[in-house]
Amino acid sequence: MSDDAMPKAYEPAKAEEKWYSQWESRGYFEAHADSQADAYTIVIPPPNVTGVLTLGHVLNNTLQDILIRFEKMRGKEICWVPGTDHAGIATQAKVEAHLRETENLSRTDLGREEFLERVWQWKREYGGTIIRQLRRLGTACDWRRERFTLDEGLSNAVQDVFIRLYERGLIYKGTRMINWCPMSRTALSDEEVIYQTERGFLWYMKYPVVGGSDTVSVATTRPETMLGDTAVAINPDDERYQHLLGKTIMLPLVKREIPVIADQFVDKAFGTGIVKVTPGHDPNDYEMGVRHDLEMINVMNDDGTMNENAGADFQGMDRYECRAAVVECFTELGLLEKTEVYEHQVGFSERGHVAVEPRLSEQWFVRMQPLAEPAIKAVNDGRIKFYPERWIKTYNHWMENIKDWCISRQLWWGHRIPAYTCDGCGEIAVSREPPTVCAKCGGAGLTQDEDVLDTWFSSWLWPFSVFDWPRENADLARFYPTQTLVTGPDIIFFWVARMIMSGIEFMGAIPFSKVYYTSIIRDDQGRKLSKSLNNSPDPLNVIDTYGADALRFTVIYISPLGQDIRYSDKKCEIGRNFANKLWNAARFRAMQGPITQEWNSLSGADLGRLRPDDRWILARTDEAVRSITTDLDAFDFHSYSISLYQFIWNRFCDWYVESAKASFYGDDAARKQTTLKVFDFVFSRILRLMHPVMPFVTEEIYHQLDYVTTDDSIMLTAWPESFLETISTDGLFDRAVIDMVDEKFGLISAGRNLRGSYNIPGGRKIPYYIRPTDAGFSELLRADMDSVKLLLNAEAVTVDTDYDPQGTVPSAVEKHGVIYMPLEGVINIGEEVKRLGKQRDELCGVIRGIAAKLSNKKFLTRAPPDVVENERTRCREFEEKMQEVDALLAGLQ
RNA sequence: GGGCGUUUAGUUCAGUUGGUUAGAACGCUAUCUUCACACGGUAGAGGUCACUGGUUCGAGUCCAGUAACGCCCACCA
Repeated sequence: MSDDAMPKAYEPAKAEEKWYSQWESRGYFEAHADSQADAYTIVIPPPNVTGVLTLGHVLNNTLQDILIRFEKMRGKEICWVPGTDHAGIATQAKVEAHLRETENLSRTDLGREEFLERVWQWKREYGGTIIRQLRRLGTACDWRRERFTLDEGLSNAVQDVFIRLYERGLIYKGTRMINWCPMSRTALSDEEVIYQTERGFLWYMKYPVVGGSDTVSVATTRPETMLGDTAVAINPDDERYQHLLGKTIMLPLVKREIPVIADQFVDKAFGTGIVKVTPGHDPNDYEMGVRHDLEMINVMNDDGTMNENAGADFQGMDRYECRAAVVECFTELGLLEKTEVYEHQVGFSERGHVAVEPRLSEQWFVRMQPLAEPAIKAVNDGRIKFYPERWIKTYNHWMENIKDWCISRQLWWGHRIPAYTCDGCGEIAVSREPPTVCAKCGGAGLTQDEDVLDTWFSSWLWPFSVFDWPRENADLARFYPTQTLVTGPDIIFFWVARMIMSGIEFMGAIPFSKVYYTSIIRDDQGRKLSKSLNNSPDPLNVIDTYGADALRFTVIYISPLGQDIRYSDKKCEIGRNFANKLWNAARFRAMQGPITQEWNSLSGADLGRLRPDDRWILARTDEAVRSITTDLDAFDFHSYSISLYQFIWNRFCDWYVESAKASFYGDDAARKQTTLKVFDFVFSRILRLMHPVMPFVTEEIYHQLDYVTTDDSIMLTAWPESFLETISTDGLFDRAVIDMVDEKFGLISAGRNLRGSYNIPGGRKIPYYIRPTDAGFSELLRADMDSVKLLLNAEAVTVDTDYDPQGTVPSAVEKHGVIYMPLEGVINIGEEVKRLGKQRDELCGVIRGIAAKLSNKKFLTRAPPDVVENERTRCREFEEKMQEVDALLAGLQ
């Protein structure tokens, strides 16, 4: 391939488009149940069907893609199932808003069927967005398997599960105090309520006691609910108020006579110690109402306005408007005792963004406790592992205090509840097909429940519903249970915990064995990403600007383990620059000619020609292979990316590539061939290690360098394995030699530092002398002499164990030797004293520290012998170095 | 009111079971367009590891407490 086939800078756009379509069209993402390989399955956390790709998705899906590609290269039959969620409330709200804006219509104007048709239309039009965007990111999803939670198959699963649970007595219908969203006009589960601290008021209102002129004072944050009060309560042990027991109160404004009751719930110390009781609008009051058989009055409509029970003066008002009106009335009547500023927690609807209203209504519930017990066990006995582990506590806390799950929603967009009520006798029948006659009374009229199910009631079946459960089939048998789940810790309750419960309940097996919880992405000031702050970057723009690989690498690289991520677009330069660095290493390789025969193996003849630098890079590559594999197995993605970055940039490019130039530019053809072979052997492995996180650029380079034929793909190559032991057993890669090469590089850096200290331009070729202090090092230097010369940009490098500079010469001391820069007329005694003096100070400090240890009898007796021995060795080495420095200092005149 | 997390260089973060001179990236300084790469090279400056006490021969690392910031859960009106 010619030089001009590879531009100077990597251009992501073309490569991304080309390779993604090839991967997909060649079926590399497809999972086949009849394959012999072990299955590795991930089901995508289905994004909202109307959603667009966010950075959160980028992180989440990059992590999954890394695992999928890694496991594919390890020979697994990968199966990554993509799909979307119908997101009941969110989607319905979006379409309703759209209808209002464009046609000034409400959903009731259209009617159920017509409205649903509009939502499906909306879904067809906008629903594909996030799926298209995921492809730009490079995700290796099996798109043939794409699922939607309202698909026929998944709907069957939902229906089936509802019926099974109903028949087992785990689903029931009941009137309870639930969270009501007045915006969406539906019930919510406890998890869909978000508590926020609000600065409100505590109003002290006086209620007249019947039969006299006394009043009692009650404190409330919600005066409007007083219209529904049906009692006033005190603590039974409160001596201050015993005289009130048996009396009644005349409720102002509504003129209702209500009793005074005694209940343990009342806190004597809070407020006045007397509580107004509104069983229809407060969960605690409801409990009290049940205990004392109080009347429950609902004073509000489903949209948060006051109804006829609130009285003519207030009916039709919004709840907040009414609050102000009630306060005003009390003020006018002289019944408002005082107002205090009060900070408290108010529950808001997750989707509706308005305060939820506790509301008494008839809903469907799932009895969760029986389902929770085996699920708690599965996590706590380690069959399901959490990464990071600490989320187990959160999981346990919720599971051990689990409440029944309110699953009915007063929406239209979702799975209709398969329950039918007899018009005649009211008997409820739950069945897949509408019953023709009532089983109890034989009546013919049955009406289906109007409600739909909570979105999560389909999501919790996702790991098996995507494989067409309950229909038995090969895919289900092969790909369930899945292996890994990658998701955010914010949906542990909504989704993770419930999937574990449903998997055990319906499949008899846990749905996944490992759960990796991703970090939360914030902006670079640590704020949450949000539309209103306008700090939410568009990943597609980032991909256009920097490339998909750059974005993928960057989010992984900047993700601290289990902590929040601080992101800014500019940080994608890290990934872009890294891809470019890799690209240019490849470009450099391409310039040296085509790949050699059998580039992917090293034979005996090659081994005989290896120079120390070759052995060094091979040993370091082997290390990288092992540590990177360990990182990925442990889900330590941050360490994975750091290892890649440092290995490729600081070891391979900075040292090996530069060293190899001596061979490439030299005239020893056999040696050049060996260097090329080592280069290809190492570089091809680097590319494979990197492929999971940067799939496009690695594929492009793999082809540019002909590491695969044009029909093949890096995706189909094997994950690198440790190779050192299989190619050599004769001490060629002994630790001591490899470490000594690092020290050689240290000496070269010291030599370059000398050049800098004397402002010798990097381009000027100058002589260096090296006086090694041991024979092994001397030999090592000579073996790679031409590369040492190149790396120092030296005119000549003379290795001489007896070197004695005539007069004073700039010099530096390293572990195995001293490097000199004998330049005519270039010596600055002050500069030398300063530099060597600084080194001397550092050595002094270290030696002092070691000496202190070694003179400590307790250290000698109590520390392990190998630690003591190690300290002795270090002490000797530093003292030798010190002597060299001292000798040089003494020579300075 | 409970629980969890964080605190290491100007900034963002590494630092595995306690044991080399606490690392990296970005930023900064100097220098270099030498034929892979200025999305680059080379060299350099920069840290009493939040605080207090304890365990230990030895603590950034373990324990206890304090402070600041952040998150989650919880029915005191």
